[in-house]
Amino acid sequence: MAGSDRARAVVEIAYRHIAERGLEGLRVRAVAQEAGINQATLLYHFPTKEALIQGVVASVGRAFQTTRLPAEPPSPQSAFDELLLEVEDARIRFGDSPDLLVVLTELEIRSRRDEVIGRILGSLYEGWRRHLSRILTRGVEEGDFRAELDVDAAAAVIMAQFKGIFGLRLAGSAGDPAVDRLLSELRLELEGWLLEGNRAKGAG
Amino acid sequence: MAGSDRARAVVEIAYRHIAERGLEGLRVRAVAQEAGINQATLLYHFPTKEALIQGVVASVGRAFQTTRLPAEPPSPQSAFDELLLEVEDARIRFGDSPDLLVVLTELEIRSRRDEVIGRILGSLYEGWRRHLSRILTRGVEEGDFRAELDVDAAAAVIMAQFKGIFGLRLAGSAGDPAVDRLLSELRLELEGWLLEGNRAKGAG
Amino acid sequence: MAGSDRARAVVEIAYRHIAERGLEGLRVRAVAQEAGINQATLLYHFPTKEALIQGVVASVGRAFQTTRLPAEPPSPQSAFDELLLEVEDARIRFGDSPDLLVVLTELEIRSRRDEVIGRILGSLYEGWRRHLSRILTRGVEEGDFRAELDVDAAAAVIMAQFKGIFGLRLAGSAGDPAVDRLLSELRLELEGWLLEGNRAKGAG
Amino acid sequence: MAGSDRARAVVEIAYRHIAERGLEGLRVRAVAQEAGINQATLLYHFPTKEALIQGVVASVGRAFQTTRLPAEPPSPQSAFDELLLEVEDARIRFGDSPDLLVVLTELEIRSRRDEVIGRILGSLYEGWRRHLSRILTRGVEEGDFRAELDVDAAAAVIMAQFKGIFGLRLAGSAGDPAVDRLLSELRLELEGWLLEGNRAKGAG
DNA sequence: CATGAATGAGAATTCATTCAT
DNA sequence: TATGAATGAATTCTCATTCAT
Repeated sequence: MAGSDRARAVVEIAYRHIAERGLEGLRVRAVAQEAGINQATLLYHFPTKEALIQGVVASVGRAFQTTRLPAEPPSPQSAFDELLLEVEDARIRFGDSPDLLVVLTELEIRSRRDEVIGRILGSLYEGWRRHLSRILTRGVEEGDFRAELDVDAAAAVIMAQFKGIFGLRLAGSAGDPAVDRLLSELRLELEGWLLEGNRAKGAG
Repeated sequence: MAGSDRARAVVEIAYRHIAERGLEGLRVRAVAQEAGINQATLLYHFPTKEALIQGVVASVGRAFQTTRLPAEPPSPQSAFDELLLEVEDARIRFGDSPDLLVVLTELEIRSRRDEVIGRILGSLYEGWRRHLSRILTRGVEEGDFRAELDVDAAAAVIMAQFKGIFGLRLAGSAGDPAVDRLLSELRLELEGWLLEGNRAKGAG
Repeated sequence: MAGSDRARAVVEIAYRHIAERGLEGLRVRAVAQEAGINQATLLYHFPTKEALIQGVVASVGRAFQTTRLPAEPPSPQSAFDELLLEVEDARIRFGDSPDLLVVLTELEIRSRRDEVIGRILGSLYEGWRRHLSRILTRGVEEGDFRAELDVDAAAAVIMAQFKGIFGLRLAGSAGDPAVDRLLSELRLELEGWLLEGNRAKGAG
Repeated sequence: MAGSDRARAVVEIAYRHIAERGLEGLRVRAVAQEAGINQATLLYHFPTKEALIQGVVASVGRAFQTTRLPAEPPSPQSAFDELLLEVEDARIRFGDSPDLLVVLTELEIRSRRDEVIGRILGSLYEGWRRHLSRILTRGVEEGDFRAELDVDAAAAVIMAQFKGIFGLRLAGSAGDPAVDRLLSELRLELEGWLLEGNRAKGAG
């Protein structure tokens, strides 16, 4: 089997193991076994467990950028519409299963102790935030969005909302509202917050 | 030393270890050593590592409920003002250090495989959500908030926003906006979304 | 079993293993097995293999100092006689089996890469050389030995002779003369070299 | 590259690795890497690690015989002068770096368990001892050396002295006398011991 | 309550060797 | 000749847990 095929397969399995058992439960031996190869063979491709994890990080970075709606038609309508497409992208990324979010979260926590992972994840999120910032900037420039919007902060807040909403289910209880209801509210929230003319009166 | 003092000290150390190294890096021996006791002595107080973790969970539950502003004066003004106090509470809980959030997140991830933890965290968050729901319900009843508000969903979204915003820093890069700017935007967002009269026009 | 007993037994076994199989062939598991304990138990007493080796080094240091003739009667006759007693000591140390010399040699070679071992062995040999220097100095002062003797160099040479002679057997072939014949020659050599009145005429 | 060139280069690298890290630290992979070839390629030339080691042994044997002064002029003066040339040869062999001695010693220790190596080293040293014996015999026959000399034993002692003296530095401490001072003393020792007329009086 | 000692079950990693190409 | 890929068998070390005292 070509080396990169094998490596890719191994990373996919490791990814799933992290999603299911946490980094805490990641075992080189278990991954190798599921890949149908000898443990030593796995360590031939990824010389340490750490290297394997970094392989997962890289793969997650790629997955993050590919799991979105297919490139929209040339004219993406208004900035707000484009933003709503981002909601859909988030649903595609995080909605089907909590796997990606779990893995990302595990890696974030580990990134506190691991510079390499930190750098990769940092640039991942930075890319996302810039993308959102561009949409928001366009909305402001075209007069759709409030002129005083703190674009960078707003972009970060939107990211945080996505991650927060899709992360809620991790410790959810039976009575929790479904994600769809949350996303509906989120849409209303974005309208009230961003759209020009929805000026807040301030709290009384 | 009274048994419960010792146990409390041990739990505090374990909590810190989880915050710093993840559940992945929690070691009974390391906790015992830092507590100045024998490994076997620790396991006398908490018969298994699992029990120690559950001790941390319980302690986190307590911490979660005590880390808030001192009980407000009898009349907490409007529902929106009360909600803004929640923002302050969140800042108190999560703002100083990412520790509580990291530990919570670690435990959430583990709760997928560990029913006991799942139940405790579930009721923790359920309590929080109910608390927010009550505030929102009051706002709707008093006519401050939009009548059509999906109160339960909104409460969950607000929780998600808090967790998301304070969690951002975990994988942040240098250029990220400070939490304070995010919270400012969040306040504007809540106004535009919740307050009656800030009707969204819908997206065009 | 008292901890130090066990540790001592383990070190003795490790010593023998090094003697028989070289450092190259030292296996923690094999030592533990021969000591009748679990491998983990061995590593409880010596937290790393390195620590075990250092235990052996320390033990060798002790063995080196105890394997000698019982303390001589108060007046040890002439310096030359005392030196001949050193020959006997060397025979006691190295003569019965090549074990001590093999282990020492292995450790010397390793000491090139291991400072800790280097320091211990260094002081071991320094002690021996000083002891020999004292004997030689007395011989010179009492007029038995040649006045121009380079005492420190001579002490080192004598050490080297002992180690060299007892080490020869390691790669010996069938026709080699027995150690006793070598020691006889060595005694003659020491006489001709050290004793006053045996002035060398120089080479023609 | 011609096969034997490659093999020779590999052996040289292996030799150096043994000198620097001991047999204990000899790694097929490391040697291959330093030789710029694949691990499997190395094992094509030397089918086992054992074979590689034997290659080193053979190479050491050659090195041992070539590292000496260029062939002396036809008439090498007295036997004692010839012996002093041996001192120079030893300095050439062992003096510059401890490498040869370290490798020899490692191999000697291993020869206890490895007959093949034992035989090669045995004949190596036997050749050396015979060479010294011839010189000593000539000295006795020509009347320069003491008639009662036990020639074979003396030859072995001389070898032992060389190996011992050059080996001292392996575990030396800072205050040790330099090798040159030791060799000076050795020369005096040889004179007093071997030369006719330097009769020892015996110890009192 | 507390501990030193012990341990079984794994953990990652190493390493000489094999083999198809 | 040469190599990338693969591997079995070990190897050191870790860790939660047990137990006699």
